[in-house]
Amino acid sequence: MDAGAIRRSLEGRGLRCTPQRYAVIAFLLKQNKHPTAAEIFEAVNRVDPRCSRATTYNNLRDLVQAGLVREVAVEGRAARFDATGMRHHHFICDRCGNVEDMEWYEVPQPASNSLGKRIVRECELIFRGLCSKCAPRHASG
Amino acid sequence: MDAGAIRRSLEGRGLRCTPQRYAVIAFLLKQNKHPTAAEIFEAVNRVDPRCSRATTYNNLRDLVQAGLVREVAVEGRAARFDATGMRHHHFICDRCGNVEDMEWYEVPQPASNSLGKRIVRECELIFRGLCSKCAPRHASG
DNA sequence: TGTCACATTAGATATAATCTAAAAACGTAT
DNA sequence: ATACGTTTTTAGATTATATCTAATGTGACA
Repeated sequence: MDAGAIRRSLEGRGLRCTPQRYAVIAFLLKQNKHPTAAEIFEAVNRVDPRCSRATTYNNLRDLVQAGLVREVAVEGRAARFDATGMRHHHFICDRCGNVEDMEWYEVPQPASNSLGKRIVRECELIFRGLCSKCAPRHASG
Repeated sequence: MDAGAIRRSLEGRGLRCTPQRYAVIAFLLKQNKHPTAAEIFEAVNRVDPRCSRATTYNNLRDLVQAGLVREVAVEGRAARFDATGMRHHHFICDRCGNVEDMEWYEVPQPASNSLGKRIVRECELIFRGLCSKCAPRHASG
């Protein structure tokens, strides 16, 4: 995704392409792991000190609302953010909390629409275990 | 699940059946929705003021570690806890953050074990949308 | 260039959860 | 029953994460 495409996808959703906002999403698009807000702030702010903590959080919120970024909550840890365009599932490491992508595949919907009055968006599949960094540290695998 | 069964399942995992610990898991077992730690603390503490905040959190941590309770992280909100014995999936309301159970059904594993060095436990399916309380408030459904 | 809505900022604040060190409760051996 | 070591609990401080506030800046466009 080049600069023009990023600009267009922001403006197509009513978001101005400010330097700060651009920096946040461009940084996210470069990642293959999914950083926390604090990590994003640190990285973006190091390159361009104009981007404050509040702006980082504001922009992440806006980008999530606009559907350009996915937020992944992790128990007892900071949320992770993910700007990957392609559909995918997620893997969360029990030990370090890192979130990684898993290849996407179709998941059957619930049989009876026991959902009743609810409006359901899409379902996510979350795998759990130990990532390649953490697995070796465990004695018995 | 009666008191004896609770006691046995605690002690079977090396956890003493203290009044506080018992109160936490017994309260959770009664719920059909999944309360936050703060809600659990409030409810348990109201009945028995001996149970402090730290104890509630400690016990929730221990119960999760022992596999008797599931923790569900929700973006931007407090985690929810779930002591249901039966397998199930989860539904999270985008608006109020409430977590509800969805009927369980088998989900296919990823085709290629692209997991590589990772050790995978089990996968969870999370549905999103608006719960029956929140859905009506939305104009266009 | 003036205007106005959108964005950004630093720092304060809120919320969620954990830590600390001391005291209490429990199980066991005596 | 009593003493002892371990587990558990406690109140309050502390950390971690995220949001809020009110002032300031920015850019598109008339």
